[in-house]
Amino acid sequence: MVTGRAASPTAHANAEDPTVFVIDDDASVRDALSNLFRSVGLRTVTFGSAHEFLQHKPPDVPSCLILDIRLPRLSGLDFQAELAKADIHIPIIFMTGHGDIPMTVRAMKAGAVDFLTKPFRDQDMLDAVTTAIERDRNRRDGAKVVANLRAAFATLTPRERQVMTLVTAGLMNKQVAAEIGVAEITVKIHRGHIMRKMAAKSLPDLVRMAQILGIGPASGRAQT
Amino acid sequence: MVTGRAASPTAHANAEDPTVFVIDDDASVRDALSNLFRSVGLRTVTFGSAHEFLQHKPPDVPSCLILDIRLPRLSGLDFQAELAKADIHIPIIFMTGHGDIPMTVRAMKAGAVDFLTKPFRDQDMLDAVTTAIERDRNRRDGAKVVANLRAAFATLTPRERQVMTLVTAGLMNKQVAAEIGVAEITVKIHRGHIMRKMAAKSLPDLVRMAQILGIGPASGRAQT
DNA sequence: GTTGCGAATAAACCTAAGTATGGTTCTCCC
DNA sequence: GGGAGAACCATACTTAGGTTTATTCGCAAC
Repeated sequence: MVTGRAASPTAHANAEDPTVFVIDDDASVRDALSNLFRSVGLRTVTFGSAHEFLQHKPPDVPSCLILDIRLPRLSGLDFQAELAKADIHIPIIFMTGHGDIPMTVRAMKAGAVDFLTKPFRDQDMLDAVTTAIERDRNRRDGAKVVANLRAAFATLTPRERQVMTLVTAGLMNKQVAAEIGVAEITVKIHRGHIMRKMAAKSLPDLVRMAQILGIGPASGRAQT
Repeated sequence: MVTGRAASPTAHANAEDPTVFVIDDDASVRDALSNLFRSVGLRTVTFGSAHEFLQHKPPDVPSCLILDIRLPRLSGLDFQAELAKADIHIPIIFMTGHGDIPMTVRAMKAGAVDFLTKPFRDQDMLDAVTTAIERDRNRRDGAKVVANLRAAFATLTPRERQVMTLVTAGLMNKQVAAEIGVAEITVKIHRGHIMRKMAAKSLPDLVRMAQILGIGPASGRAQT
């Protein structure tokens, strides 16, 4: 079920609005949350089970997931672990009627945004959702930058990748040339190709790209 | 009270061994934890109150803090908040006999490593301590790098700082010169001074330092 | 009031980087 | 077997980067 802006006659469901996903087997809980989120203009999609959620193709917008710890077949915690394993990093807000502290710790350690005990105040839920959406927005922005860089990096030839690594590590052209056993002029040509393909405006720019791509000395400490 | 390696006749209390701090008003708890940690060779210092802990000058080694949620005067959570406010970032492991979920959530959101309910298994505590010490070690390593860079950066004159910012942003010497209204040769001189003072081996090296120092375009995105 | 330092500059000089233009040798693929 | 692209190299030229030596100015500390 979809509510929120998409349900209003004036708004489009364009992939711009943040979306809240709710999984709960209790229809009255789903409706109550839908109403709550709709009241603040948030697009909302509800599911009766984790399985249904997985069927659904997630839209490419900032979103979060609201999950009861006690789900029909799978526990909320196990579902959280499964999503992580499947490399799905949607921020999760847990709800529970009778949770305990170890559950809470496990959920929070695994990155949950919040863990609300029923009954909770509407405002607490809205605050958690705001935080979660914001977190997802940041994560998406970062992931997009990385994806674009990876795509550009993928267009480099093996030799160009090698040269980029050495150049961004701080070696001079002649050192790079000696390292890989070619003439300095060849390195210069590779370098030109690299700058064009990576769309780097300057060497510092390329260095920052390499940082983000995790190229070079292990984790990227300074003091090269 | 100090136990662990320092208490053994063969070891020095040199600032090398990780240290566990315990704050609990119950002496039997303190002793039990001391024994536990000593059994695995961890240096341990115990306190009866948060106040006592603050009196104590923390050694410069990876460490963590074990805290009962219910402290004599101050709640463990409030103490955690105070430490954060005082810019003390020691990882905290909470213990509690009768905590609740909101407390747990608050503690974990504030960065606690773990939140153990009494009675807990020794192994759970040891695992948490291992994680906490490791986390502190990483934090310290990172902080040290930043501190060194900041110290070097502080030796730069205002002009040099300005030039470093523009150069690491990717501007050519002539552009920097135009930007700040000096001759290109002057920029080159400043640049040389910068490289020496910062102990940068190459421009990419300097760029990475600037990244760590948070110099330049806001938070340091690529695509300059 | 002179000594020291930051800042700016100039001339001379050298090295590094970058860009053609032109050419060779592979290999892979159609 | 011919085209595409990768890798390589050379010559020639231009621009950018960097050091050394020396000079000037202002300001603050001694």
